[in-house]
Amino acid sequence: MPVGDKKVPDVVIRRLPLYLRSLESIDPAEYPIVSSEALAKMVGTSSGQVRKDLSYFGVFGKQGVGYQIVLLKGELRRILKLDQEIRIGLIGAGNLGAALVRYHQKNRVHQPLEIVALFDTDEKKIGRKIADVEIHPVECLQEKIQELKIKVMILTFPGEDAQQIVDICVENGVKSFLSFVPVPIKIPAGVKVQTADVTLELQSLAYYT
Amino acid sequence: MPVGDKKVPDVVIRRLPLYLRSLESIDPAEYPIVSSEALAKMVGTSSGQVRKDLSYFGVFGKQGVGYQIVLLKGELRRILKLDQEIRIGLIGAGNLGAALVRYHQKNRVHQPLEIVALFDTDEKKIGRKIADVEIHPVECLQEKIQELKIKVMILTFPGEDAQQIVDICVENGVKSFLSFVPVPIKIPAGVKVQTADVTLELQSLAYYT
DNA sequence: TTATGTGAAGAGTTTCACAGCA
DNA sequence: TGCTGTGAAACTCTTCACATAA
Repeated sequence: MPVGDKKVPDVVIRRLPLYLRSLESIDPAEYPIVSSEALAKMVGTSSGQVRKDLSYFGVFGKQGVGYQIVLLKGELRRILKLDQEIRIGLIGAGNLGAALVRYHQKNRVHQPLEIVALFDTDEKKIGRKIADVEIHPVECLQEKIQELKIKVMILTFPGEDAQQIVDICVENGVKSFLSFVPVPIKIPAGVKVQTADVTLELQSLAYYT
Repeated sequence: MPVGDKKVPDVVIRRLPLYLRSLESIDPAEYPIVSSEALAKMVGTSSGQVRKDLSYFGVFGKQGVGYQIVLLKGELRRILKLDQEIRIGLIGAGNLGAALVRYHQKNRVHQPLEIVALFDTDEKKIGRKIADVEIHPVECLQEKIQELKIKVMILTFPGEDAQQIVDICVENGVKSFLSFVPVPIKIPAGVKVQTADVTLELQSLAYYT
């Protein structure tokens, strides 16, 4: 929803949830207004960057005053599409997958991001539930994505056939991926992959040792 | 180890493990040489970027020929400090922490990155082992970091006291962090934090829905 | 002839500083 | 006067294209 159609950089999008989280930690009854300076301090950036980031989407503050917290939270949720149910799937109900589901369900609070289906190839796991979410066979991927209107997919399987599985997801309407899979993935324009490969992260952290 | 002291961008460092992984998937007996073009295809980037990235660290290829795979792998491991044991600790042996330990131990193969100690505040967990790694009380953080020469710390605890715990780590020689903790962390110059906050990732992915 | 290494151009992102409104 | 919104400057990173070496 960028104002004036200029493309919003990914880095900016990735900072918005940070702003939102900080705003949510303030009691608006006590402090109804926040300045870009104060918000910047909370997330660890500069006031200029906060203002520039927000300016991609419109004018939300009052000059000489600041931002009304309730209003700004609403705008951020709208921009991030967190004002509607977003249904998430997860492929690979192993250790990592199961932990992520439990973690997310516990920390979800009143977030509209809901994990609605898990998928696995292991027959023994089919039909079981993790944190109340059922495990389906990957053969049902297409059917379940459409039925449940899954738009975001978390990938936590070992990695073979990754491309083939991603292709099925994309064809059926999945728009973004959070991938823990240790292989590069090709996606068409308009689809987003966020890589979170723990092995790669640790290897690059070794450099700073 | 940048040639000529020019600072190497973080983005470059984060691509090096990707190059290394691709090189490791080639049998050097069959294909002893690789071109920047071929390597770029494997990791999904451009040949120019591969050459530019490598040029930060020295001259590893032969003009008109390409890169000797065995040699380049060695150089990348040396640059990333993966030619020596790197000891890793993990604070927060909950669902996510346990899953990461098991995941890492399983995928470790012959990597020199080893998780050597887990820490938790829950008394019931102290002394238990996950994937053969013992859980210690957080009170022993200082002692164990020094004793085991831990240089990288994975943070998978709920988040209160995060800053205090990180400070102890830094004071005792930890140089980099992989943080799954949903609070911003302040660190002095020379220390690196890589954030991997699943909730934030999912929230920003909602935008691309 | 081939494919690297690298300055220089281009694109993208952050910082700066100030006009303008409450 | 105080703090936002925003062009312009500064900086960073990527792409390009070509001299150069095998």
